[in-house]
Amino acid sequence: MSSANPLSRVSLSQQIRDQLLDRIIRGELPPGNRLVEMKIAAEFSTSQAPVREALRELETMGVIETLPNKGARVRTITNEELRQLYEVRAQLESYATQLATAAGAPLKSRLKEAIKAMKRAARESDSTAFASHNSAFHRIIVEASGNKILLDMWETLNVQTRTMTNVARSRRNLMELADSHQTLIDAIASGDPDMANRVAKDHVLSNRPKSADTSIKQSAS
Amino acid sequence: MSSANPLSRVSLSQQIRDQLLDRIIRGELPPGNRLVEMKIAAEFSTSQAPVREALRELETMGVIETLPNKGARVRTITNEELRQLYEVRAQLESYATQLATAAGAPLKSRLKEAIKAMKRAARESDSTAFASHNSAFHRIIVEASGNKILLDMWETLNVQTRTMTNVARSRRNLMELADSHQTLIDAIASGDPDMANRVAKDHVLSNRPKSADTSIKQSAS
DNA sequence: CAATCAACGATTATCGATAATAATTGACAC
DNA sequence: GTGTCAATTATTATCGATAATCGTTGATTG
Repeated sequence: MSSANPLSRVSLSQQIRDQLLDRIIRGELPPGNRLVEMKIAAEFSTSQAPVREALRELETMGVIETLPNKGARVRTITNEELRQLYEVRAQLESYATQLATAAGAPLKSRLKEAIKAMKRAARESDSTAFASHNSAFHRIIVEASGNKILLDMWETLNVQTRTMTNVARSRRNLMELADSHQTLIDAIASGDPDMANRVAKDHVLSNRPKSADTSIKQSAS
Repeated sequence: MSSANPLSRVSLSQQIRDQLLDRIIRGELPPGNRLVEMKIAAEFSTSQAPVREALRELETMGVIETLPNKGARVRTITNEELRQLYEVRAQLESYATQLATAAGAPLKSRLKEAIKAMKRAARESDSTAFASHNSAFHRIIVEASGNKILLDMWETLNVQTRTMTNVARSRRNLMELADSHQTLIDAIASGDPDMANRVAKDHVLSNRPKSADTSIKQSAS
């Protein structure tokens, strides 16, 4: 590792944060799981301090929760919170999709590639890979909006969504879900911002987990 | 401080984080300002570790930025980023305002109180107090949406907005700005979600700082 | 005077130790 | 068997020290 390369200057705390985050997203550390500082430190052969720093970041991201003197757990998101999360996500993604109608031609082919990857994962009944490609599909759209703040916020919601939706799905279910993304591509390609906005909102809200679907909403969506 | 009271169990790092955040918001630590760990530790009569933890949280919040081995600065938000921020904020607040049309009667009087506080600050040419009451006004609406995720995200944007808008304004300017909030109350009281949505979006976008107003937008707002 | 380099001081990142708090375990009484 | 209490262990939160990195300053050279 050359010290002239900025990429090599990744602090231990960042590495620990990223690895814990990855495990949480992949379901290896499910909600409720205890995160014990000294054990994590031993695993990473480091002292406690960088671990504490990593946990502070993860907590600020909303991925874990801690109580004073009682340590950290992977955060469990209630059904109500998940419902709220999907509603906000629908607002952000519909706006992003609306803006993405103005993006250039490469967007469409990139989205098609992402659907292919989703279908590949579906054929292999690989829910984790599917979730990853599904996220990538949506991320491409949000990136195409050109709004970095939007992307940052979307990423935050995405992480929180994925910790709670590590559920194995049938191959058929995954294939249908992959197919449902084609309507988003068509909407963006139509160049009609308002229509794209509505299609994206419908897509997000209709694809939320059942557990986030149980509350009765009072206002029109 | 009784140890039986959970409120007393506030870690040093949290206290440091909160105080630094408050100073940043009030403009006492303006964008670009250096945050030196050992100096902050000396000021708070503590060791370096809680300071580092506090800074990790502030960075994850997007309020400060650090480079490896080079320390922390209050983050400077570019004009382009501020523009993007206001656009996202417009989306979130318009949705919140739409949802708030279903809230009960106490909302309206609370909002009126917030306008009064704004006007009081305007008469005293107290820009900092004005900004605080302005934020409170909008926070009341977002809280009334009943969506906690929305509130968390809005708070994030609010903090970032306030670090970049610590500009003294004339008394007349502040009074006009305070007055402009009445249309939001009227819109919410109308009970019409769509109209409230539009009015809120217009309000946010028309009240952004000039520096966030210079880019030409391609898509229709 | 400008450029270069070495020395020094400032600061960051992590270490290992310590104090405080919480959880667990075992002994004892009823 | 249940409840209580004390001792022990586990864990968190912070301390002070140390190593590594960076920025500044002063000396030297052309």
